Amino acid sequence: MASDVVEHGGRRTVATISRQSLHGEIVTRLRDMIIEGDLQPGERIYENQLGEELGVSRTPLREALKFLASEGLVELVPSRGAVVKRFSAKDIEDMLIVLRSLEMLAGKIACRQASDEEIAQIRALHDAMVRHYKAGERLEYYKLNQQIHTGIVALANNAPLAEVHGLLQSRVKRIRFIGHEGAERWAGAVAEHERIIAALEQRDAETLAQELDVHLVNGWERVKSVV
Amino acid sequence: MASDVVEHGGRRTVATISRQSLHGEIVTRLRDMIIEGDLQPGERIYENQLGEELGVSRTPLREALKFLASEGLVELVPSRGAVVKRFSAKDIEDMLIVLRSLEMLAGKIACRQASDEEIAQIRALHDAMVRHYKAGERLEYYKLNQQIHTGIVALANNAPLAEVHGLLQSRVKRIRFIGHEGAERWAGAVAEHERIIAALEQRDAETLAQELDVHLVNGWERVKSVV
DNA sequence: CGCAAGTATTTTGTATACAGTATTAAAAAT
DNA sequence: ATTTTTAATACTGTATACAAAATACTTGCG
Repeated sequence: MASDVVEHGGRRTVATISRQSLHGEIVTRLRDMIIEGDLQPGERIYENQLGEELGVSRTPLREALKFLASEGLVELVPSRGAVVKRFSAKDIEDMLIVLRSLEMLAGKIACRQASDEEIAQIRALHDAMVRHYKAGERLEYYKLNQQIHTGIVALANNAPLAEVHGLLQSRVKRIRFIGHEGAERWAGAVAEHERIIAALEQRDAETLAQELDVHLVNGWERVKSVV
Repeated sequence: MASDVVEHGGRRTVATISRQSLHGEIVTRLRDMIIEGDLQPGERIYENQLGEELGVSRTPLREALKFLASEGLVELVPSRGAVVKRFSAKDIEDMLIVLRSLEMLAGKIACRQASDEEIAQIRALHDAMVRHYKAGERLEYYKLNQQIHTGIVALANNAPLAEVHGLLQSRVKRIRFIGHEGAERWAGAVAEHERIIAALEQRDAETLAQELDVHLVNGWERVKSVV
């Protein structure tokens, strides 16, 4: 991946291939920092400091913060700037309730209109996930887990649905990220996933919805201790 | 979206008169302009021009645009600025599918845990709406209609649910705004509302969900001609 | 008259500067 | 010693300035 070095505004910056604007890159960067715990909930964001850290001026950084505020990852307090949003246990539970509903909806639609090939792709993700599970590779397992859920939602071919799902998922990501490390309840989750995929393959909408239901209820149980 | 009550060092303080920051005001202003058709879908936004029109400099305007971009009302094209997002018929239909699902979820929860008083407030809104309907006051009717739907969602006492619902609702607002003017199918909508409120008062979750279901499916029928 | 190339102008993207507001520290008073 | 007042500092909010990219325009040529 070749990256050009360009002179801009007196500051040497490395431009990536993607022509994304600077504030766009900062958005994804900050999102990652929040999810990975680099920026902790409740922590106040000092624009000067963070900007210097990232090597950008305040203007694009502020724009990125506005974007993240709308996403709900950051809170904007008037005259006092941005604070990384802290979610209460109820918040998380409420988000999971909505996520559950959205995934059930997506699942039902998917049973109707997903192609066999698309379903096979989900199956492939699942099988890969199981392999990582057996190998004890937590991070890979976690990532594929997310991908499967996102993938099922994508099967519904409903952009706003996927978007809203992604929005909420990004908020609980951090919690799930911590949560999946502690508890040794993968086995149950994997079994649930197996049943979910099976229902999807048989295009059994009702069963799929129900399996997703229990999976996400259990998901809250698995995670509730860490919030 | 800033709340009046902010958490500060453990003490709960009530913020003084919402002296919203400038970009915050611009956000709401632009949102209104988009909904009211002042800024039309597909229209490119020239920062200088619009800024001058609003009497603000480009900096807070740009911040507002980033915020709206995250909301999905505006699209950010790299190196070419912001464009008012244009939604396809499928987009709108997809949004209504999600809105329907969300409202049904909210309705079910509301039947369980809303207080009698809260339900009475929804009833009051409904009665007021019917009065405006009979008086032929379309704008007032329209506004109360929205309030009722938002109100039912609020009964679920689930902030993320309300937020996500509001997000999608704001996107279809423009369409509904146009849609309700043309068609003379209020009568059906009002009758559906009546049944919705009745089911809510009886805390009959299943019936309520079903009534919301048909109401929103019909809503799409009422509106689909104008997209 | 049409078209292409090059130039001018507009517009966005980013940085910097300055003003206003909150926060902290220090000093004064009770 | 504790509280109040006041000054210093730091940070945010907004405006302006400048560079890069895109768009519009003009001119030269066929």
